[in-house]
Amino acid sequence: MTRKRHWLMKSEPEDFSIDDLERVGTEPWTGVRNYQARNFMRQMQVGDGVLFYHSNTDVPGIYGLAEVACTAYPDPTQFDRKSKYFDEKATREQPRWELVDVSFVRKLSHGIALDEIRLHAERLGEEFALIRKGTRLSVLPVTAAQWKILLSLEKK
DNA sequence: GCCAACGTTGGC
DNA sequence: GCCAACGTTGGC
Repeated sequence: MTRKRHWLMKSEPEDFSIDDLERVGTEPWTGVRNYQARNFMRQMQVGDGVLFYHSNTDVPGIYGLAEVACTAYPDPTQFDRKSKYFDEKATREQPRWELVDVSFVRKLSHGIALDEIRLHAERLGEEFALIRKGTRLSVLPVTAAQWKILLSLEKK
């Protein structure tokens, strides 16, 4: 059993929010079409912690906690012609895109806004992809130290 | 809705 | 292998 790791996963709340995850319980994280993000999902283990981040919204930030519910498997939407995530270069023999299922843990008592996260940039470290300039990764690793700092902001 | 930053594609 | 064109992300 490897040690539990931590991640941050972005979703547009109009598309799929923490409330939606609470309603359904567990959800396949479909639609990631970025190789770096896919590679991070391949590294995920059951029980890894996930910060649920709302992007492209009034106040972008972390709004809930989730956990990885299974290891990576091929994203079915890549094979579905009707899906906006269809990828004609993917085959069932050689899938391009993988995903994990994510389970609801809890909502934060109040969200941690991106603005507030930025205030702690120094402690979080320059390499933290969430606040690094120009980085748009939708799935990214969070260290144990960063996880602790971020969750401490919930209490403020 | 704008646009900066970045990734991908495809012509050469 | 270069790089222009294009598409996407995501904050503002």
